[in-house]
Amino acid sequence: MKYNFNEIEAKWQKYWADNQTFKADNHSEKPKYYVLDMFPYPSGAGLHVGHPLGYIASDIYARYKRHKGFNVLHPQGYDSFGLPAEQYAIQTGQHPAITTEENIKTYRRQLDQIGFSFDWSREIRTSDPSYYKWTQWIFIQLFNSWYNYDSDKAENINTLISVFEKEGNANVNAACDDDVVDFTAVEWNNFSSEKQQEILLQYRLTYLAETEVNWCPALGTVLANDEIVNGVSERGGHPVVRKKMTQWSMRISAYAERLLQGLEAIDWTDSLKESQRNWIGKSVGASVTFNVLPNEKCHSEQSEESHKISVFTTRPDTIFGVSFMTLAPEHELVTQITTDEQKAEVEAYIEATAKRSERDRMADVKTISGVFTGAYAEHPFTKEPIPIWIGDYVLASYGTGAVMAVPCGDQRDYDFAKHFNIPIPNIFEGVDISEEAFADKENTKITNSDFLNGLNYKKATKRAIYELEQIGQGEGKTNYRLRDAVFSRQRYWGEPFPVYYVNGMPQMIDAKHLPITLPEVEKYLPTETGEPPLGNATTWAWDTKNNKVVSNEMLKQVQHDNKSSVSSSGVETSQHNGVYPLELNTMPGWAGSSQYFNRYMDPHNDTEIFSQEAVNYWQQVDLYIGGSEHATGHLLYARFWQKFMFDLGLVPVDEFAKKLINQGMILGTSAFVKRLTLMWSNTARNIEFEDYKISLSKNFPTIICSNEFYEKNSNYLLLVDLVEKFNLPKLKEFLNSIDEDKIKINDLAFGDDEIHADVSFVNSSDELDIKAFKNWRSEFKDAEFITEEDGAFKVKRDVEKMSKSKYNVVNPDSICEDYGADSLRLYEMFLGPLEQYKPWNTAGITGVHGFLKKLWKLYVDDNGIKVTNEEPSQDSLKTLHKTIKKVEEDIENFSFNTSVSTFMIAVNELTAQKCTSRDILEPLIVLISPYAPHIAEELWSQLGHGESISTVPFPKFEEKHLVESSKNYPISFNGKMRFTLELPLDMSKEDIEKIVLAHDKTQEQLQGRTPKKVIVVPGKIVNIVG
RNA sequence: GCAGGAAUGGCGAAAACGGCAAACGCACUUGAUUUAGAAUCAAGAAAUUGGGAGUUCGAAUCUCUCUUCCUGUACCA
Repeated sequence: MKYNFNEIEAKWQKYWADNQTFKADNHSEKPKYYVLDMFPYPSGAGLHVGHPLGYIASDIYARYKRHKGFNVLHPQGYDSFGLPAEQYAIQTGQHPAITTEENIKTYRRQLDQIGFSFDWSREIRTSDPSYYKWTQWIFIQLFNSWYNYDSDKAENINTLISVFEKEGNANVNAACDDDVVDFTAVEWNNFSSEKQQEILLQYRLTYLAETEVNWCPALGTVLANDEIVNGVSERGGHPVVRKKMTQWSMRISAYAERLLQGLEAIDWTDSLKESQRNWIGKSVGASVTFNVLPNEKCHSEQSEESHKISVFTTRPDTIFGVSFMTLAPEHELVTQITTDEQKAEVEAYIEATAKRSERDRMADVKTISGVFTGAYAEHPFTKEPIPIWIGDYVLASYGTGAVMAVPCGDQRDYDFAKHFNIPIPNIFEGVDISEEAFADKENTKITNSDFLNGLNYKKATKRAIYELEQIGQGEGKTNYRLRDAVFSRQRYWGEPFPVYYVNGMPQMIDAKHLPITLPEVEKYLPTETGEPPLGNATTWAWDTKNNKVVSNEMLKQVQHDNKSSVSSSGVETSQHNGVYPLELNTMPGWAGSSQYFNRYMDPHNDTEIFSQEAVNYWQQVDLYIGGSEHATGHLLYARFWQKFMFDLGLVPVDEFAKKLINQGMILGTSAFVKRLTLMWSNTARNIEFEDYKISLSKNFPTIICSNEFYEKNSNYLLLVDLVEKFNLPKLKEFLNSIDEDKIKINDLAFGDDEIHADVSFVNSSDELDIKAFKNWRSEFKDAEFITEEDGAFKVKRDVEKMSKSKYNVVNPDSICEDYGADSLRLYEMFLGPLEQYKPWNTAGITGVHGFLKKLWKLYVDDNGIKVTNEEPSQDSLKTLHKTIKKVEEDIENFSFNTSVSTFMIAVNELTAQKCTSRDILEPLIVLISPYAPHIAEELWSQLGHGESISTVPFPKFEEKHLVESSKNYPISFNGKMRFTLELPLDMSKEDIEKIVLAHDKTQEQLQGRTPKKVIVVPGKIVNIVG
């Protein structure tokens, strides 16, 4: 019987589906284990071999845990909202729901053929209304919440309202906007409803705010930072402008400290935690207020108070080293304090800065620029005047957009001071600052600083803050870089907000009317007036009387009747029939992915997001596998939502994933061919015939050159030589057509263009299938080829990211067809460590495929199963048990590549031992089954078992089979191994030394010398020195 | 710039604790089988762990230093 993998795999995939083998139950006596993959976006291109890497690893772990007696939850679904489907819809008019559905079908087929043990009964799709109903629901909860720093958690907005009603907002310690105004209880109670709503928006965990976006008028859309290259759009190269837009934001900054602290408790990779720490960007220091000295622009009489500049510093201990201040050019005070004399210069500088993109400003660290405003601030302690400058090294978006510059202690301040000849007072004892700033906190001793003299960094910081507080010009402060997250997208294919507007104020639709489903539109582009695509919808208004989405006609009717109008922002001024406009933005990609892991626990619940019973049983994800590119996006936002839901008492733990592993990327091995280009070896002589040269270049035939030949000969050969060596009629014709009066044929050389060839045309020896290449594209149809001496055509190979545009994509479908899913699974694991980046090379799969055939032959011969009830040999037992030990350790350490090697060794050994014993071969196939489940099921059933192998207990390791009585000692001389010697393990150190020294080979090595020292490590090694 | 990670044969890699470097596989060579190829079987060759120093009886592994590469990023006060 042959190993017919196609038949076997189809059979067992059907069996698993028919029997719902991997359906997880929410009730079980077994301990639970939750293994999750980051769910895929179903793209039109389908899966390539890089995609399933993490899924295979998690599947092995899930299957292993089932063998270990766990009730395993291993679900899968689709992050099915997203841009590519929308882009496709814009181009073709095809509804994104339709293309998404098609793509999901392809994904499902591809995933099924790899044999994953997913519980498909729990599948979720973020674009499914029954799912995004709950995304909308969470949004409403966020809207109805505020963050109380006193209790350090989110609370219902009603608790805030009752505080306002009783005592105003003076004592409220909340996460809120920077510009909240103080009010008393009386004032609050007298505010209009609109005013109250406006104030509450400043406290809610999701709120409307004016946000600057990159607006591309030509594309009619907002672009992400990385979609902009050199100030123009990546697609099409259209200009991009900064534009303010009212958008929903998430007050994630309220959770900054908890997100930071929470990292301590979770088992995620260090690099990932580090990224999140940097992203949160906590810095501890002080805020210091500087008073601006009056000048002709800002007289003290003009306003009661002089202008104040607030700065944040991590080094309040260096306050006596301040010799100037720098404001960001965008800082609001700049225009108010600049003197008339400096006005022109300052304005020119601001204008120049505005033209530079944030990217430009960041990339260009070398150039120092800035302008003096003419104004001075007063040092809080010395009362000395401090010049105020503006400079683009200060960013408006961080801290207060202003810094107190301490050139002796900060390199950027130092460079700035040097450049503009500003004094650099030294406040560090015994430190030379003539060359560079001194930023070392550890060895600081402050001097020239009044009350700080002689103190170290820690003490001086404390004292400085204390003194600042005494004079009311500062306090200790912690700053976070983490900014609130914009939650609106001007897109069609995303979750609609459950929001309508009354008099410009957002209102939540009652949760019982959810989901608010995405309306149909004619066109997926923004409207002509620049509104998001939902502005094209004709049925997109909320009827508050009937609680349903109704036609926009209902809005117009009222307008007409009441002669009211819709402002450009879609805000009604007057309503009588209770119909209001709905929000036109949709939610971003991370909305749906921030709660899906919990929804899997109870995916079909229609009355609540998940039952408490389900979430208390499954708790949290035990193992999460996915790409590291989500470090500061999905993985941070999801932690934020989890903490929020924890505050609401919805989930029992405030971190959603206990352990997280990043799988590395599988890279493609691209193939390149050289296309020859026409070149002149002697340009000077031909300069007058430039036009002729250009026309010649146009007629140059397509010639494709083999890589090795090119590398060896391109420096020596001329074009004419090629014609002599190879049969190249088109080139010959071309050379014959040249007017030798204008161009000397002997001046013609060749260069090259490297072009990608599709990897499917290339065999494992890097030889190109010329015929297939010619048929590939019309431009190569008549190409001529220069081969190696032996007639073969060799391509150049290079490792790059696997991508369609590089023609290096390998499809798992063909691999499964040619070698089977078990081979694919084993090979993906065999390539190398899970977290590492590694190139794919299909040729190597024959190794693991050969292993599976060998494994098969261990159980089956021409007459069927050949396993016997024979007593196993000691050797076979030893092989089995060392395999059990190693494989178990490997799986626990996620070292899947080494366990594949271990299986190979085991099968090689058992084959050599001619082992047919059931006592060996049954446990062996259980060991292999998480990796190669199809062949394992088949052999298991052929061994006579009626049930699936999937929950058969994992074999137990028994030490006794590995106990050895002797050890083959390596005998080394000065650390270099020279020979080995078999000695009993229980032999004493002294005896070993005696026997080794007496040995012939030892004497041979020593050649009469007496060893200085003999190191004997029992059970390990003998080392003779001398 | 900063942070995190990496560097071992022609290629992917292996080597908890410092103790036989290169297991396992690809590719390669030779032979057997075969009409040929594929497949299979048997045999075989190669390479000193990025460079330099140190600790040690002994270093891929620990320390210092330099180089190169990858990933992330924020001129973050």
